[in-house]
Formats: sequence, structure tokens, C-alpha cells
Amino acid sequence: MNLVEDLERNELLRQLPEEARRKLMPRLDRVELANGHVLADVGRKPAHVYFPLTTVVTMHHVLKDCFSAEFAIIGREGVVGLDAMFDDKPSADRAVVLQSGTALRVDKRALKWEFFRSPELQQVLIQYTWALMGLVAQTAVCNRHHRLDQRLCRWLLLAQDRLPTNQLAITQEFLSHLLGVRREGVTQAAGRLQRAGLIRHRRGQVTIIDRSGLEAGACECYDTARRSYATPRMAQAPTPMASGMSRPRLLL
Amino acid sequence: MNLVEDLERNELLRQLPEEARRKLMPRLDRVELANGHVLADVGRKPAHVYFPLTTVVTMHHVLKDCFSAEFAIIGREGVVGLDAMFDDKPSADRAVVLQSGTALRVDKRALKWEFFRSPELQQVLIQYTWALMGLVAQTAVCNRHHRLDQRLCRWLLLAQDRLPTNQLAITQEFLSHLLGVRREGVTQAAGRLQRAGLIRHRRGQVTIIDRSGLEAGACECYDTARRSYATPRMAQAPTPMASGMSRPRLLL
DNA sequence: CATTGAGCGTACGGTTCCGCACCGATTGCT
DNA sequence: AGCAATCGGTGCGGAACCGTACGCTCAATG
Repeated sequence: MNLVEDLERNELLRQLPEEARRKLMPRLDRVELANGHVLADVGRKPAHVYFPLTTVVTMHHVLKDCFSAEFAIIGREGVVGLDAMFDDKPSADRAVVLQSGTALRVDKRALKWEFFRSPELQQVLIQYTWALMGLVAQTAVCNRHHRLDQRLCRWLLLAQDRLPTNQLAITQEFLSHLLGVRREGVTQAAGRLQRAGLIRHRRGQVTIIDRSGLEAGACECYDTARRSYATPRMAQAPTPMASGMSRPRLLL
Repeated sequence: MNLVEDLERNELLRQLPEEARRKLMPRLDRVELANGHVLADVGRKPAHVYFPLTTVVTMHHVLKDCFSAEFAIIGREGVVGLDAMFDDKPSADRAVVLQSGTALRVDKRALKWEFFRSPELQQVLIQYTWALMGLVAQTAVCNRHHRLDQRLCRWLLLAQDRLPTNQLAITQEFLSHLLGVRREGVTQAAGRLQRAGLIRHRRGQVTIIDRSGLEAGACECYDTARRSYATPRMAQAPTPMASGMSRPRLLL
């Protein structure tokens, strides 16, 4: 597959007009990213921005006491490393390749150069940034209010949306760091989902069996999240969510 | 006080070069925002962007089941409503005036117009956006890992950094929605802080007594947050604000 | 002055999740 | 085959926080 076709495979690059894409093309390198590869880490200054094609990247914030939690999962609908493009301060967060695959890499200075010369590129990247902000904000609220089982369902769905198969290569240990809970907590939650027939899991492998079951088990956050990153092309038929579960609580 | 001086009072506008400020000035309206005023709400499309001068704004994400939590608190170091500028989708979040005061208001289309014509404005606003992203991400992690008492300390400090006095007009009920816990939880946590001599609180009024005590009680998140929004000038030469404070507070 | 309602304090059982400990199972390596 | 390391399952006590209920205090209002 050539680079012209590759450009179509990232949802942000695909939104660009022909001309903007052509200008950007010579700056892009196609790279293969291996599982576990660290694209950005706390205290370092990454030199590149990545547009995922098939790879999936997880973004965590790591606390000093070594606790951590994911605040965003990024696939071909997004881009990794924009923060470094506008600010030379060392990264406060961490970007790790969750599932190996292809990405288009671009030097951050080169992309910044093009950014300030292309209103279309600006519009696309900034709009994405604010969509991401909404997701991160929602994650903050979700982390406070929703139960582990719900958040696990949500996470599995978000991950699968960015993957070609229903197979996920991830250990419970790693997953526990993403969800911000203990490893044992993941074991129990995954056990419950398995007993409910929603997934199967075995030593670093999770297989999604019943997607609609997961959607029923997930919190509303998944629906909201999908809508916000779904471009018209990516969007599929909306799934009916169980209603009547909301409790009235005084608004602010 | 005239508009030229007002422009200096918001940290983002202050960073702009003379010329960019001059171009922006005719677009700006000085407005007084009352406590509780809703600047943006779920499902609506706000028409303005606000640069706080003395007012403080809280941003929440509200869930369908009416649970909510704050993901950012914004004062004169920031700006409210940038998301609406780049995307015409209705807001997913909610911005409420936490403490009444002054702000500079600008029509979002006018600001967008200037934005695409001023690289300096772009740099400032985008850099702020990513700094905010870091704070929101940290909030997400903080919400998973840190105890209520710590988060309450952190919140009180973040709020006071943006206020001229050590007095906060806020009810425990409202605070509970910001922190994403029950009202009774806030009552107990505030009681503990009061017994420790850090604050005094009485019927919608919280007074900060011992700032360094709060800093000791807060999680690391406060330190990180303060560093990320402090500009060089803010760090070294705090603007002289109201005087009747119990201790010479290190502003920002 | 009596009434009303908002704001706050307290108590109690229940649930979720943590911290720790231990053990079995699977995989990779020699 | 044997061994070590990784990965996953389970159990138990405890802490944090929830849901609920009730009652007090202060301030505004007629």
C-alpha cells in the first residue's frame, strides 16, 4: 500500500483537502510500532507526532507515587503528540503503544510549519483537540461515578472500535494500570464479564464475544465517547441503550 | 480602569504582543458576571468566549443520570469557551460562574477571525489548551486515586489561587457536585479540615486559615497543577490584589 | 413572633474497592 | 524435562464512600 492510500486511513488526514494532504505527504514517514513501545514519557521531549493507521495508543498520566490511569485511547481517528508541537516543556504524560501496527510519523517542527500555513489543517487538529478534551473530561467524571465493571465494558468497547479484530492482547496487570485499580480487581471484573458470556480471557488475551452485551453493561460514557469521535464514515447504527436507570439528583 | 489596562489583567491576553492586543481590543466587551451565572450548558451553543479578569469559572461534565464533577477551574490565567469557537456542535459540558467578577467577552466568530490571522494568538491559545488538557487528564487520575480530604485541599487551593481574598462563597452542596461526592461527605471532610485548623466554614462561607497546612494535606496534583498554569511573570511577580489577607499568599 | 426552607451535622448499614497473602497455571528458557 | 518467571484466581479484613434518614440552626419572610 502506498503513502497516498495511507493518508486516507487516518481519519484526521482524510478530512484534509487534497492540496493540504499533498503538502504534508513528503513530511510523513510510515513506521511500524511494536506493542509496548513508548512514544512519549514523563519528562522527555518527543520529537515526533504520530497519526495512527492501525496501531492503538494509550495515554496515561503517571503520579509520583507510581499510581496511574489512562485518560485517552487513540487510534486511527486521532493523533498522538500534538502537545509537544506547541510547547517545548517536557511531557507530563505517557503514550504507550497498546496494539502494534502502522502509523504515519512526522517531525513536530515540520508539522508545526505546515500547521501555521494551512487553515484547514488548523481547523482539523484544533477541532480534534477539543473533542479529545471532552473525552478526557468525561473520563474524569466517569472515574468518580462509575463502577469498575461498567468502566471495563466501556474500555473494551473503545479498544475494539480501534482494532480490526475482536481479539485484544493485554494482560490484566496492564489493564489494571489503565483503569486505575488493582490487578485483582480486574481479575474479578473480567471473571464476571466472562461468566455473563460477554468476553473470554486467557493469559494476556481478551476476546470480545458479545458486543451488544458489553454496550448494555457499559456506562453512558461509551455512547458519548463514540459519538464524539465518530466521523460520518466511522459511525455505525446507534445501539439502543437501556433506559429508565437514571436516578433523579439535584443539578447544580 | 480602562480596557487597555484590563487586557493586562488576563494572563493570556497579556502574553500577546502589543499589535495583536490592539487588533483584538475593539472586539472585547467588559462584563460583570454574577455568581451562579451559566456561561455554557449542555446542549446549548454559546456565542461568546470569556477571558476572566477577576471572576472564577468552574467547568463540569454532567452525566445523563445527573451526576457531575468538575474537571477544570478557570480564572484570569485562562479562557472559557474556546471549544465552541472551533466546533459548532452543542457543548457537552457546563461552565458556571463560581465567584462573581469581571471578564472580557468576545464574540466567538470575531475571535475565530482574529485567531486565523494572528500566529501569536494561535500560539497562546493552543498552548493554553494543551496545558488545560494536562490538568484535566490529571484530574481524571486524581479522581481515581486520591482521597476526598486530599482532593478538597487541592480544590480549595486552586480556588484561592484565583481569588483576591481567603474567603470563598460556596455551599457544601455545590462543592459536593464539584468534587463528585455526596454532600455529607463534604460535611465530614470539611469538619476534619476545620478541626485541624486549616479552614473555617459556616453556612456558605469557607475561610482559608492555614495555606501551607492545606498544601501539606493536598495530593501532589496541586503542585503539578500550579506549576503548569504559572507563567514566568506570575511566578515571580504576583499582581497586588486585595489586601486584607491573613497571610501573604504566594499568588500562583 | 411564628413559619418556612436552605444549609449543615450525625448516625447506620451496605457496597465497592483496597491491601495483603497465598497458591495454581501457563509460558519461556536452558 | 526441569526451572523460573509471568500471569491469573481466591480469600479475608478493613477503609472509603454511598444511600438513607433524621434533626438542628440560621436567615428570610409574613
